Amino acid sequence: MKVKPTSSELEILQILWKKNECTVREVNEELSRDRDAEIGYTTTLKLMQIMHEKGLVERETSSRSHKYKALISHAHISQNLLQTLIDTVYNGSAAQLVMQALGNKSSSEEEIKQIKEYLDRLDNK
Amino acid sequence: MKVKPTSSELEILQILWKKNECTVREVNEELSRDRDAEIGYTTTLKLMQIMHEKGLVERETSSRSHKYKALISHAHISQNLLQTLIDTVYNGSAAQLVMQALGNKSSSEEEIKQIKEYLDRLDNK
DNA sequence: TCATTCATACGAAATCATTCGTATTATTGT
DNA sequence: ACAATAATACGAATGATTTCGTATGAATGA
Repeated sequence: MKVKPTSSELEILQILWKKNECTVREVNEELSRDRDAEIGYTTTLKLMQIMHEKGLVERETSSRSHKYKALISHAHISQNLLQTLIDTVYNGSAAQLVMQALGNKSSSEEEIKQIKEYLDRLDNK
Repeated sequence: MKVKPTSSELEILQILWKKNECTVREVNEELSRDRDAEIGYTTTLKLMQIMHEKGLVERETSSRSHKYKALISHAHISQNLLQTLIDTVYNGSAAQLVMQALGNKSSSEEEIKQIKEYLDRLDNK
C-alpha cells in the first residue's frame, strides 16, 4: 500500500489526472510549460517508461504513439501525501494543518462557507 | 525564498524545533529512535554540516561539541510545504485539502470543534 | 521509392542525497 | 603523562533520480 512516486513522477501524474489520457509528447509539452525550462522528449519518455514498470501507469500500445493513463487515483495519492505532511510536520494534528491552510489569503469567503457546511455535515453523523 | 530541505534535513529540523538547541549526538540518538534502524554518528554529523553550509542551521562552536539551532522557523517551512501541496495536488484549492484532511478518522470531535471556532473567528473580520 | 520525420527502447552520464570510513585533534580519568 | 574516549572534518562509496544520446523501426509525403 506504500506508493511513493518521486517528484517528477508526481508532476506527470498531475498531468495524466488532468487530461485522463496522454501521449508522451503531450506530457512532455505540458511538463516543459509547467517548469519554465525545456525538457528533452526522451527524458519524459524514460520517466514514463519507468512509471510503467513500476505499475504507476498503464499504456495502450495499439497505435504508434502510446497512450498513457494513471493507474493510481488522485484521491489515493493526495490522501497519502497529506497524511505524511500531517504526521511529519504537524505532529499528527489535522486541525493544526487545517488552520494554517485557512490562514492564507488563498482561502476565500466562499471556500470557508463550504468548509463550514462540510463540518456541519460531519457533525450530523 | 525557496527553501527546500531534503527529507533527511526535514527530520533533523523537526528535532531541532522540538528541542530548540542540540548537539550532533543528541540529534543522532533522536534520529535513530525515530527510524527504527541505527544511524551512524558521522552520517548525522555530515548531514548537519551540510545543513550549516546551506544556511539551514546555525551553530555555536565555543564548546567542543557544537550546539545547533534551526535558522528557519517551523511556521515558514510548514507553510511552504502546505502551499506546495495545495498548488500541486489540490489544484490551488485550500478548501479541498481541508476537507480531505478532515475526512480522516484522525480528526476527533474536539479538533472539529476547534476548527469551527477558528472559522467563526475568521468570519468576524 | 526513399529521404525525412517521429515514435520507442535502452544504456549510461550527470546530479543529488545518503551513508560511512578514516584522519586528526581535544578531553577525561587514572 | 598517557591511554581511552569522543568530537569534528572531509573524502569518497553507494544509491536513487533525472537527464539525454544513440540505435532502430514505422509512418509520411514528395
